[in-house]
Order: sequence, then structure tokens, then C-alpha cells
Amino acid sequence: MNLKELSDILGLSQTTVSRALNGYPEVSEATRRRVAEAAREHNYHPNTQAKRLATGRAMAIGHVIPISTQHEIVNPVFADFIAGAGEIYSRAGYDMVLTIVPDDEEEAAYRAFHSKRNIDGVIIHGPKLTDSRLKLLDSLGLPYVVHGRSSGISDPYSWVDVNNARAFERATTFLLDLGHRDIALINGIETMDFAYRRRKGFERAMALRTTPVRDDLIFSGEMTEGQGYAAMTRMLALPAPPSAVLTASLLGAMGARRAIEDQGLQMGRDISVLTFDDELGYLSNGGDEPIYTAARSSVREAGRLCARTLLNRIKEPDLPPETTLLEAVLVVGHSTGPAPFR
Amino acid sequence: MNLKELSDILGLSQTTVSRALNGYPEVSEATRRRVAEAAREHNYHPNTQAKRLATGRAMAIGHVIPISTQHEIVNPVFADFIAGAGEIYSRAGYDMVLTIVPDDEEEAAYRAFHSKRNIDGVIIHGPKLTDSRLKLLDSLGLPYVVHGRSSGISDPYSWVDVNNARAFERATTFLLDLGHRDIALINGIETMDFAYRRRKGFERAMALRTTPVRDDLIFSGEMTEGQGYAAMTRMLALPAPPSAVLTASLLGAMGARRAIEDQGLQMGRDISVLTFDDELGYLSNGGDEPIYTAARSSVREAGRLCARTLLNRIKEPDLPPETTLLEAVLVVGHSTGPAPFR
DNA sequence: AGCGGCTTTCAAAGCGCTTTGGCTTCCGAA
DNA sequence: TTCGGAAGCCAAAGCGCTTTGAAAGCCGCT
Repeated sequence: MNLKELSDILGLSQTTVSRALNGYPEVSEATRRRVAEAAREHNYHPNTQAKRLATGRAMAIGHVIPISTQHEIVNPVFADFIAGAGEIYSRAGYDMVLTIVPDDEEEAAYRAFHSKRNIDGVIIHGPKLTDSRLKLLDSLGLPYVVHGRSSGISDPYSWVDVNNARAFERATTFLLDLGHRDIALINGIETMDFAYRRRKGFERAMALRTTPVRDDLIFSGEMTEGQGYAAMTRMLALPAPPSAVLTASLLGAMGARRAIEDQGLQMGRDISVLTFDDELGYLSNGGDEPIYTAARSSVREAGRLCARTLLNRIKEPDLPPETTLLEAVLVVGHSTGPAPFR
Repeated sequence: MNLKELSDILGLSQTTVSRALNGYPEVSEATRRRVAEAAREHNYHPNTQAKRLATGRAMAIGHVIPISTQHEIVNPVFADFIAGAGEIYSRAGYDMVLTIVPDDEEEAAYRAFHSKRNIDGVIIHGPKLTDSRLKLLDSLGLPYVVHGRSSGISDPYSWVDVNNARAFERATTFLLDLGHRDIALINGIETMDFAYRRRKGFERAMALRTTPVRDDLIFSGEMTEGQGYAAMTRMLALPAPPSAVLTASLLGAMGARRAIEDQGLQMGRDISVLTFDDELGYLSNGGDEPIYTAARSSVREAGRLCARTLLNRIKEPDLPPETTLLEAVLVVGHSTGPAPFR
């Protein structure tokens, strides 16, 4: 059943039927109803491809999901981010198209998106300190919104980000207030903007209290359970181990906890752990009462916001860039306590 | 730059240029080279929408990802599954389009896929015991491959599955051999086919050794860390707690471990834990030496296989259904040991 | 010279929609 | 009674590609 057949049945022109179904004003209410009725009855659904060709809009948003080339890891926050964004897309009638590429082929993926003209805009995930993708997309004229920011880029662009610096500054201050001085940081990869900002926040809090940052208590790497475990194990073996640790993800915190308990120590008493919590659906930080003290911000909500922002930009391309800064909330769990005497 | 412009430049017809670029034989090698050269030089890329409309093929595969309505959880294995499938799709020039829906709207999502005609086939995730989606897709004539199986469906269909029953039977036997008799099962939701089969495998192994299955040691629910923790905690509080537990996922096992250690017990000595391990990138089960004894099977590889099978079916729709049964390998870690005396 | 059979190229007809520009009606105002 | 304009509808021209059916050119053969 296509438009032609339907309009033949109705004894109307394709024009009128098309207009009736798409809510244009130059159709009488009576015919509009008649058309809608017939469309339902004959189970008519416009062919998406034809519509897209005729309108020039792809009605789809692209996401390029990089796979870490070293470790073959897909960032686990994507699932939740996409769940949030997808909700908005489907409500607006947009498709979500995903491309999964090794992280050194990302640019090519964006180019392919553009030259195949099968999407109307993209979300940039995991921006680097100075991310070359922004320039690329600007030059291609492809609307985009960044999930995160890119500190090295001064031109304005649209983004949705958590105030990572502030979150880690507050988290660090929280630990300092508890008397900790040897505070470790198990961070994400610091070429990533979010990790860089977190480090800065951490350093700022330490500096404000004139507490030295110890190089041997800083780790930067992929945010997995295994890395958290390995880093924590190494630090606990130091002559002067930390009394508290900040981790960049709940998985990392779980790894750190495992390392702590492997040494016969107890989290929250012997070693404090404070983590960032993206509120991933399958990895909740306890129920009503959090297990880990954490800076919490929902990545799913960020997905929703990114999607809304992007759809706006596609509708009104000439609007100035729109930015959203989310604040993480610091929730207190059982993983932190006063610094023990040494 | 479109086909018409390019062919004008070349002084050839659109037909010839199209054929040259698509590798049809009725074009001389000389012109083919000339055309390819010009296409590169003028940066010509065919418009995907137009191509799709003309050929009637969408060159895209649909995935419907359900969100648990009760718990708002996106199954964490999807990320890895999709990474595997996406690899195959992009190599074959296919797009991957995702729809995220509450799990009670799944059927509608498939219908929408079909009536919008914007995909050539779908992957069915998380089949139920008797999954209504298969009938639906059959009636729509939409090619599909099931990741998993649906025990209640007798008509043949294409699937890729792990031998869950066998894996859990072997795992259970492994624990029985270590002297365990009070073995707990922390399973997935048992309306899901994979969980049902795991339970069957467990029961079979127990029956073969005439060991009673205790109802109070069976839990079925969402496979999260929190659920694993809660279930294990409850079981440890029983008058006769289990000496070993089978969990359906690494996250569940991590939760169980946390519960065990909360009680001051030690995993592998006081309580044995044996888990299913989907080899998720961000959740590795230790490095060379596994932490958890586990039945292991890569969900990413399953994604690759599903994708290949589906693309085959799209190319050759009349082929009889193709099925692949993967065997999980049992790897021994530190989470299991002989049953302690009571 | 004429002919059948290749090879190579082309014009034009789709694919199923949107949208432009124009054509009828019909009504109220002049 | 005429006329302007609004309301409602339509034919046809795209959108950029593929594919059908036909034609032109060239070859060796009789």
C-alpha cells in the first residue's frame, strides 16, 4: 500500500492525501478525517526512504562508538547514555544509527556519515582535551552536540557536561575534611577531557589546603574493575600507602575495594574510597543507602539532554550554541571515614 | 556532486557511471578506471537515501533493545553484543539502527521497523521461553536471527546460542565433585529462555547425583550486582546456608562475593562461587588467571555470528534456517574450593 | 558486401514520496 | 451582477539513484 494506491482508493490526488496526513492547513477537516480513516484501515505507512529522499532529511541521528584499540573495551556508560538519548529520538520520530569503530578510525566514521547523507546530526562521545572532531564536523557542516567538553577548543559549540572539576574538588575536600592527606587518584585516561578536569579539581582542592599531591598516588587508565584493582594493589604496596582514594567510576571503585580486602583491610575504616557514580542501571550503588560515597550524576539524563539539544539544533540551525552544565551531587555512603592514625 | 553532475563531467550517461562504480561487467576496464578516478577526484559519494529507494534495500539492520520496565535496566551485555555485530555490519556496508523501548512495547517497535521499511532484518535479543516475536516477524516476512533460543517454539528458525544447559550442568557437576551438596543458584529471570535452560542444566546435574535441589537456595531475578548481593545475603542468613553458589553473571558474582565478605567469610574457602562469564570488555574476570571459576563464552563473538547469519539470510532468503550452538568453556579460578566440613 | 553476435554505451522509466504553481469553486462585498 | 479572495484540490516536477530495453560500434565470418 503506497500513497498512489491510497489516493486512488480515496479518489483524491497524492498531493491532498500527503497533505492531509502531514497536517498541512490547505485540506478541509472532513477530507482529513476521511484520509486518516482510510490510511488506518488500509494500514498505510509512508515509505521512509522515499520520504527521506524527497525531504532531504534523514530523520536519524548518528552515534560513533569507539572501541579502545589497546584493550578492545566498549565504554560501559554508552549503554545508559544511549538509553536516555534513544528515548528522546523515538519520541521525535528519529532513528538512532550506531557505528562501532576502533578509536583510531573515528574521523573516518564521521566522514562516512556525512558523505552517505544518512543522518542529520551526531553526538560526540568522549571528547579529548583538544578534540579534532569538532573542527571536522564544523567543516562538514554537520550539526553536533558534545557529551562533555573539549578544553582546548575556544570556539563556541554545543555541549552537555557534568562539572567534573567541581565534583572532584568537592570530593577531595570531603576527604581532606576527614583528615586524609595521602589521597590517591585512580583516574580515567587523561587525554580525555573529563579525566583532565577531574584531575584539575582534585589538584585544586589539595592546593587550597596546601597538601602535596603525590605522584605515586596518581593512576590514569581505562576505567575497568581490573584496572582499579591493579592500581590500588600497587599503591597499597607502597612504603607509604594512601589512606583514601578517589576513583573515576564505580567499576574502578569495586576493583579498589577488592584490592583493599585482599590485603585484609577494610574499606571505609582502613582506606576510604570515594568514586564517581554515573548511575548506570545495572550497577547501582546500593539502594536507598549508598555503599560508596560518591559524586553522582546520571549519564542517562545526560543522554536525554544531549538528544534534546541536538534535535533543537537540527530544527533551528542558526541558533547560537547551547550548553548545559550539570552539577554532580555528593552522596555519603559507607566507603569513607576519618583518616586512621599511623 | 551527484551522479548526474559526475556523468556530465565525464561525458558519459548516468547508467554507465552507475554501473562502472558498482562493478557491473558491461563496462570496459578503461572507462571504469576513468570513472573511478573522477569519482575520487570530485569526491563523489552516492546518496544513500536515493540508492535505498531505487534498490528497495535499506542496507540497515535493526536492533530493539528493551528496557526493563520494573527496574529501568539496560542489559549490560548489549554493549558487547553490539560491538561484535557492528563490526560485521560496517564491513558489509550495513548500518545498525537501534530502538530502545520499554520491554512491553517491543512488538510495536518491530512493527514500526517493518512498516517504515527502513531495515532489512532484525536481531532478536533475550528470547522468552515462548517468544511471540518470532511469529510476529514470520508473519511480517522480516528476516531475523535470534540471539538465544525459544524453547516453546517448534518451527525452525535461525539462532545463535550458547549451550546454557550443558554449561550449567558441567558447572554444577564441578561443584558436586568438590563435595558441595547445598548448592545455590542465583539465576536470571526464568521467563527468559537462557535462564530456564541454565536451571534445567543445574537440575539435571543434581538429579544425576541424586542430590536434592533446595527451593530456598534458588533465586531468579535481574542480573545486577545489587541483586546478587541481596540474594546471597538472604541465603547466608538461612539456618543451613549453601556452601556453593552458581551465578548467572559476573556482576551477580561480584555481588555475591560482597555479601560473603560482609559476613566475614572468604570466597573460595568458606563459600564457592561459580559464575557465567560473558567476557564483557569492561568487566574482565581477572587477567591470565581468572578470579572466578566460570563458564565462559564471549557475547561479542555471539554478536559477530548473529550478524553474519542474518546478512546471509538477507542475501539468500530461501536458505533453510541456520543455527549455531556455542559451547562455553569452564575455566578454573580462585572462587571455588572443596566443600568445608560442617 | 552483408550478417550475426559481442561489447559498450545510452535514454528513459521507475522507486514513493513532497512541494510548487495553478486551477476550480464558492462566498461575501461592492 | 460582478469581482476579489479564500478554501480546497490537483497535475506534474522534482529528490538521486538503479535498471530495463534498445542502439551503436566493432569484430570476424561467410
